Amino acid sequence: MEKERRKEREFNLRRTEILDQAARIFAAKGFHSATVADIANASGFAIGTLYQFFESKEKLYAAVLTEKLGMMYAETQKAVEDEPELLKKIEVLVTSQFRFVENNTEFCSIFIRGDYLSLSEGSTELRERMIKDYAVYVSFVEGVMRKGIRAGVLKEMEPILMADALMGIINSYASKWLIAAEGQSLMVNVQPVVDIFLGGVRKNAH
Amino acid sequence: MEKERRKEREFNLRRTEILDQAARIFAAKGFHSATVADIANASGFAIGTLYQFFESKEKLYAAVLTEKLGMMYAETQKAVEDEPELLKKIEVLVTSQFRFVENNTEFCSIFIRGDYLSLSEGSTELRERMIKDYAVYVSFVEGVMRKGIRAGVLKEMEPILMADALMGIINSYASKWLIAAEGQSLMVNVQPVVDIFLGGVRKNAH
Amino acid sequence: MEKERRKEREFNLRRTEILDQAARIFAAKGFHSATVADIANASGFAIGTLYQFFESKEKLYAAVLTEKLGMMYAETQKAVEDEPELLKKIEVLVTSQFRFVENNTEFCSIFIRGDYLSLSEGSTELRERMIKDYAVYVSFVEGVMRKGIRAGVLKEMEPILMADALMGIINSYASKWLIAAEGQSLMVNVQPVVDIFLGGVRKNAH
Amino acid sequence: MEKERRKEREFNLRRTEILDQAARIFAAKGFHSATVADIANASGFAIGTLYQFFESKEKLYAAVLTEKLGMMYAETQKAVEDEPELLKKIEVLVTSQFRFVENNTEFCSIFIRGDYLSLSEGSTELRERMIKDYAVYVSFVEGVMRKGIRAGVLKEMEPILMADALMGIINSYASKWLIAAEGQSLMVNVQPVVDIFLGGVRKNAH
DNA sequence: GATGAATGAGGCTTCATTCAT
DNA sequence: TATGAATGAAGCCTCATTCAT
Repeated sequence: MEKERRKEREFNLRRTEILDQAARIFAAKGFHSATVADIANASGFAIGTLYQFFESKEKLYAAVLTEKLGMMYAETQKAVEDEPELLKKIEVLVTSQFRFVENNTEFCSIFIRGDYLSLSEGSTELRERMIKDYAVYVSFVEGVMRKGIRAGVLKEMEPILMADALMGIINSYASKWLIAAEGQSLMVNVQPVVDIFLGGVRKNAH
Repeated sequence: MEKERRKEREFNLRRTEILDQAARIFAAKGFHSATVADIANASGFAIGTLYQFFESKEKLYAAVLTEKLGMMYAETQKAVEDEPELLKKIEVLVTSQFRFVENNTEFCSIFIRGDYLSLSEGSTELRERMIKDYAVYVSFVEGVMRKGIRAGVLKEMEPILMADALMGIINSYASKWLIAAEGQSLMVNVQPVVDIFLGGVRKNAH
Repeated sequence: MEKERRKEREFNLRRTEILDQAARIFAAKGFHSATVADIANASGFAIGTLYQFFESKEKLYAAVLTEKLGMMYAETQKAVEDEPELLKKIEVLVTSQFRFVENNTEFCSIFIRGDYLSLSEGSTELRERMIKDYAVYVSFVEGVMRKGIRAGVLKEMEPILMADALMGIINSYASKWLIAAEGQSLMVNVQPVVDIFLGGVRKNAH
Repeated sequence: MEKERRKEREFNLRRTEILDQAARIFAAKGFHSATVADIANASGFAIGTLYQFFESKEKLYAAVLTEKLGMMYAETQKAVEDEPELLKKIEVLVTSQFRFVENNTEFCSIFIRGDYLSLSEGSTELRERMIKDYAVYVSFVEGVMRKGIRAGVLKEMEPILMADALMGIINSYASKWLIAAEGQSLMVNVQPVVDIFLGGVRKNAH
């Protein structure tokens, strides 16, 4: 039915609006200090209405995190897969992740705040979920490394160690950029990241 | 007076006991979910007693963070300065930081939780303080890099970029170790970190 | 809208119910000993509900005092203005104030307790407000006296001194009545007050 | 023994010092906001020491009130009794009470605050005591009036009504003076009080 | 006798969630 | 379906009193 489809579309629009505003508020105040009333207010709905979209404040928070994060993982994964050349894949990965951070400053600030784990004891659910999602993503990166090793362009070394190192460098640069919030684009850091990760910092003796 | 000195020693003992237990509880539950009663209970003091040592729950939290973190910074800095050889300094830095993490698992988990910033609006104080302390530490690392460049053992490159990359790799490995908490010592990762950081992951063509 | 008006009416009903019960509790126990839970209980609302009507215990207390007191001032002022004859005005004033005391025994007991000033340091607000309201009222009484002087029915004397004296006598009788709480109506004291105030207690020599 | 007498003298000195400081603090902050620590601090003794002089905060408060108030009652009574002339007795009474207020501003402010009754429910003791003391004092004043009536210098009227009126006027002037705290001496009000009380405010027709 | 650190009951207030309209 | 007033559990903190030194 036409009507049904419209309904669903509207439902999703509202849901997304709530998610966006929630991300903004959570980023600004942190999970505990942000109140459901704040979010209801910001998104223009009544408190009760929020509860028709999300079971609880915690579930809403979980949705904010996992859905947006999932987008980033998906985007990056797609971009990397679309790049045929192995070494270039790494550059694409860095670029894609930095772009996401630049386009989602507020959302990413949540991770700087990082209170995504100080939830009620019972709710290890989100914690587990995020750790698992991250693990899945890292093993994708690990796969990229493994292919590089097999192809002989990367050193013989545990690929997971490579993946973790790369993620660490990326996170470090992104965090610094989010905290400092200077005018310069995060993108200027793509080349340094790739250079250090691939070539290291030691000067080669001749 | 003799008496006074004993008093002060006891005072510090109690204070430390509270700090330790608080670190444990905060690590386990996060700032907001941990209650003052929890901490009082764990440390064996009455609630009111905590308030003779720390003005508020927030100040206690701040003390937990800044004091222990300061120790880590100091320890690492000392170890690095004691090492004369430039390239070895980097290895010592990694080793020292990993050792601290291994010896302070609970405390370091706080950073995995990372809710050290979602405090009451007014209390940007702790936030600023920690960011500054971290910045000071990073610029120490930056200094090490700069010397390496001048000595011709490290590439010509912004030393701050090197420092951030190294910190990122260290954090990444430490976080994974804290989350996974497998039996293996974090120390087995020292060599990989140094190898990747110094030599990169790309296989050198001959 | 009809609905809105009903809502507002209900809101005011609830608010008044809370104010009344709060007056009762505050009068019985004093500001500090009365607990918010007491008042919630007495008024049949949940604790949280009180906070939808009044920001804080202190504001509730302030509302109890200023709103009822305002009513008394207004009532008395109106009654006095409606009386044309100057000397009679004084009798009307005494009658009106005594009537209010009789009809609001519990509320007035608050002033016998009189802890309306021992609030948190910052809250000089209520203190100032009440002193000012009282001052305004006294200057109204002063105005009555001034007219009496101009009309030649009262002695040549600072009218403010007269007003203060009259208020003092009234308060004294009202307080005694509130403390003793005998069966006799406070109204039997109207004539003595007027007699003493107008004629004094000295026997005239001939 | 000499030693014992000195001890007792010292004890009383300390006790008085505490009472004085307590009066100051209670006057400034009110019973509930004043802490035992405040008083200990102000009087230069340790908290524990206060409890060797007074059983509890409440008893200390009671002592502050009843002892000083008793002094005022006694002083005034003495002064009035020393005055032979009946009508002059009234003037002496007003003068004496005003003098006490002027010399004990801080103490008297307690009554302006007036939270001497919002104590724990059980402690009706102080309340009763003060009401009784006041009643005793008023009946002394009543006695003066009665004598005046018998001697034919005061009108035929319930002497208690006269006494209450006089006390009311005195309190009213004293309160206003305490609140306003202008530079002018309270003594300038003696004559007006006496004039109004004895002669009333109505202009005598000839 | 003097001290003051330790105690812990109890107060005010917040805010996620429900449910009658 | 949308609303938002009502709810009440639970948290942080204060402060009178005790008691070991």
